[in-house]
Amino acid sequence: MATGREIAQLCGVSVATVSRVFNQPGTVNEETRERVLRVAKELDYRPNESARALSTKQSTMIGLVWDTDHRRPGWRHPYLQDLLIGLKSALSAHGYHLLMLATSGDAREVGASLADPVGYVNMTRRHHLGGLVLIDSGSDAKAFETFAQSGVPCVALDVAVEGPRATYVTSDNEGGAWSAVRHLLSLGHSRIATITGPVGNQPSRARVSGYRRALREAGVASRDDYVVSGDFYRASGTAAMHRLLALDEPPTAVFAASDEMAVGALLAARAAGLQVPRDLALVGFDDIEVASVVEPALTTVSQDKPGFGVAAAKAIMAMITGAEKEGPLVLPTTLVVRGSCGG
Amino acid sequence: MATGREIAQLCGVSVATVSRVFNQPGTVNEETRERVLRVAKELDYRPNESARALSTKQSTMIGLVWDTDHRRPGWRHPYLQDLLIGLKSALSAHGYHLLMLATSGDAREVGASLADPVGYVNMTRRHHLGGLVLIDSGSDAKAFETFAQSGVPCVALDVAVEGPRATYVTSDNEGGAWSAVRHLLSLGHSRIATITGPVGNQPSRARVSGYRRALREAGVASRDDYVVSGDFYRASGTAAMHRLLALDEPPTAVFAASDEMAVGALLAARAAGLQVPRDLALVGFDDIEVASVVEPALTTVSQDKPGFGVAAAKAIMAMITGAEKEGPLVLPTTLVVRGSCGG
DNA sequence: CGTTTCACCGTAAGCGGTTACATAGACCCT
DNA sequence: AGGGTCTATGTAACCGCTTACGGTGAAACG
Repeated sequence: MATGREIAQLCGVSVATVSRVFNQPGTVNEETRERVLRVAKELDYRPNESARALSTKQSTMIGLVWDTDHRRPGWRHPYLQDLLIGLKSALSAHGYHLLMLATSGDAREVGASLADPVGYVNMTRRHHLGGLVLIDSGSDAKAFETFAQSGVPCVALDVAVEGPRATYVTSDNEGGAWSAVRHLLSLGHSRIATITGPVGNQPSRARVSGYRRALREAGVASRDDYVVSGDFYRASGTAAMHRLLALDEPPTAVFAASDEMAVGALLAARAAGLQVPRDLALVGFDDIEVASVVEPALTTVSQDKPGFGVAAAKAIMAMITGAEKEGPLVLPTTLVVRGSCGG
Repeated sequence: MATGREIAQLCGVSVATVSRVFNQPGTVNEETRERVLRVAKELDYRPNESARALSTKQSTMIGLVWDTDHRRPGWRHPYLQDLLIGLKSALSAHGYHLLMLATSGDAREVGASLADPVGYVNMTRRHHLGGLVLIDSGSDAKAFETFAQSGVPCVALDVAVEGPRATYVTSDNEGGAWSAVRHLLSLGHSRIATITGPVGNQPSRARVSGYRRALREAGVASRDDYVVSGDFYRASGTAAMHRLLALDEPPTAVFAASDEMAVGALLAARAAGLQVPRDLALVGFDDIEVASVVEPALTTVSQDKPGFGVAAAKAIMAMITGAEKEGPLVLPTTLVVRGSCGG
């Protein structure tokens, strides 16, 4: 790798001029600029990122805090890959890279996790990261506050945090749930139950709200026994479904707050001798891949998966470059009608 | 963030001593060492990574080359998430982070992709990365050679590259396929077809070999019309199945080289009025999530998904720290018997 | 007791950039 | 002609850390 000094020597200028050519063009004479540029291209010059970061206190990396939760080893993000694709490509449009942070390795901070976000904030400073993208690990929402307060620009996914330099992006969970339940109502159902996500989870709560609002607007009374909680995992969907089927007046339709749980519910219904959608209508949420494979294919609420990453990248870049902070971003959802509701 | 100099002043020593405490303990007096350590802990000192990297020409990051192929936007890695989990946690055990490289953003290297790995190698040097992990993008296997020749320590996943500082990790694709076909043979099938992956793909070829060997060992003649090629995607599985069913003597069992294609084949068989496994036995490969959800659940060859990441991390770390290069790592596969083969 | 050895530590020179400040012409003005 | 601007560039300090080199004093040696 050629250094700035080499270029300077070959061009008969000082290193300062070389640096200026790249950082403050316009302040350097047209002719010498071209000369420097030409030599730089010949030598395939690339400024050393470590040196640049050290000097400017700004690297071209943003950190990804993705806690692969030890307490819940089976936890899989519903669409991590699409999210990463969106995030990566949007960031690279700005010349930024994504650094997947891991604190656990450093002996001095063993045990650091989302429960101790300080480690991540330290990493941010050590590497001069431009900011942090926080992926909801499903638990520790309170830990996110620490990030928000740290002064580090950060954008959380699916967790509502606010701070001077913190914002978040989430789907329109309330609206998505609403449209799902609307769909069920429009098909003539009135005994509509829901299987919720974890109680502490914000998207989960929003989905319950949407469920409730749709019912209320339709003049259908809410029944507490029709709201049974799960944890987004498939098994909890199965368990919840069993509980619902054991009711005196079982629901004729179920809105599950995740596709995984919907699949679980589907299996439970099938095991109970019910046929979907004839005996039970089912709607999920997420539009993960299995949704389209299962039989019958799942009607579900689809999120803009790559859009998540893109929005996060945009929000981060806005905080880094501009002084203006973006407000929370809420991505629209769309109802994907497949076979699991009949009609 | 406290700097080394501050610590030095508070301790009444020079910055060199502070540095030595962390990098060459043993060369510094017990008492002063403890003093430095204590002050460092009080100030929550963390060495600046940029400065350290600049000085040592070694960062604590390794790069991830994951080309989200533009030509095949729908391509999804069969188990990216598990792979990342394994990779990340194994790397962090060594204090390393994962940098997701993106060259496309840099205006000077627009169009850089796997077809032009030079951009990635440059990134490696600019950031003083310890090495590169290459995820098979499904195409450009030849581009991997460039990486291998670059002198940068790198480990490829599922692509056999060799070089002075390059190695790879892959599953025992041949053996996995062999065991899948063995399973079908043991159930009494003899008309066993296979739906292969892309012809240029190495795991795909290995799976075909395993298929052929199992047949040969059982004394069953190979039939060319029983080997139909797909591209790992679901649709190609459907298309391939249609072709197989149109044969004069259709197979009674099919080994698909990917679960996605197996699902596609399943749909095609179902559409043709066949019942699986009664009329057709089906085995897949990968053991992705849908495999267990589909009806009947798919018998498939399971890969050690997190093990992939762990092995890659181990290989990279071995190249960075030791002089010794690891040989190629071949991870064992296991046959997961579910419902799609009957028996 | 003079000299070597050794453990310990400070000095200073990098690493490769960025940038405040100084300088040197060129140009324009009165 | 002298003074003021403006442009283009060089000088040098600095970012924070690592490390080769040299120096110091005490212990060990002859």
